[in-house]
Amino acid sequence: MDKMQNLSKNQQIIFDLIDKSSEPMKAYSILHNVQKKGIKAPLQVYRALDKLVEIGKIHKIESRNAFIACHNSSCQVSKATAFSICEICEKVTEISSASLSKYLTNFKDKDGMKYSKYNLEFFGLCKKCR
Amino acid sequence: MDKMQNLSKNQQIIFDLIDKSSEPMKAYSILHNVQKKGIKAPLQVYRALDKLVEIGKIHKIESRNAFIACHNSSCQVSKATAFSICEICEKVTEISSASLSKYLTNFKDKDGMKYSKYNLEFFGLCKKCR
DNA sequence: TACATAGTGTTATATTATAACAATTTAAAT
DNA sequence: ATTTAAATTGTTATAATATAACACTATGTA
Ligand SMILES: [Zn+2]
Ligand SMILES: [Zn+2]
Ligand SMILES: [Zn+2]
Ligand SMILES: [Zn+2]
Repeated sequence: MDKMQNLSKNQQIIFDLIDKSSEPMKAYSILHNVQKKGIKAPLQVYRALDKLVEIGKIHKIESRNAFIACHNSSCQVSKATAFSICEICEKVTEISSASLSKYLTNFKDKDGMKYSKYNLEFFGLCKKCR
Repeated sequence: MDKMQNLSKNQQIIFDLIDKSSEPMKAYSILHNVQKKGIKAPLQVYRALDKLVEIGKIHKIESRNAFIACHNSSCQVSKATAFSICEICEKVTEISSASLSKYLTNFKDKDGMKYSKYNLEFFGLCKKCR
């Protein structure tokens, strides 16, 4: 489950598309964009997305049901993710803050429990939209 | 948009159901449970859910497409939410940690931007499942 | 009263995601 | 090289989640 592993044909096609996109992409939008490459069914898209998320090449933006490529070399397997989301233009940026990830990775709840994974989504207005 | 406002008939029915549930409830499960009370269509459920989220009586667990009642008196309008989610039994608990909310509310990204809202989901194993 | 806002009921439809089954490719393991 | 297991693909059908559009009713308030 290493980020550097070779991708399969469908995984590569779908990753390339998401990676080139300047905005989060939704599954059926991805499907429309790769039909000319021979990927015809939703399941082919979802399977590639599942794998790409698993190995940390992309992340799912849960509040938007959309996917972005990871550009944060330190986040290997989508176990500790944080994003900022503009509520007007829907621009999404992955946050890579060492102090934030340290704080959350070490966070213990009141029972002293630590967690193996987290996902954080911040909402506000981006620079352009303010 | 105050948590203390009176709820409409459908909102009250649906809130009561979610509030009594020990686990997050999904929209169509809610629908099945309130059909005997005269709520027959998905849209009736989704409208009530939207309103209840807006006023902070319930929260949506984004990674699960499910809803839980808020039991955190300090969280008025679902603007700063944190949950722990057990990956085995799917138990969800709302985290109310003053230091966590303080840290996240004051978090600024590298451009110095602060955000108006956040949602954080932690994943791990609950006490029972360890 | 008149008006505005919020809520309801209903049908239809859009969007997101998975089940089930068969075949093929890839990468070890012997 | 041959066997075996794991991963990937292709395909059809269907499940699960969510919204559009329209007509009507209730509620509060000026
Ligand atoms: Zn990343
Ligand atoms: Zn923006
Ligand atoms: Zn709450
Ligand atoms: Zn558990």
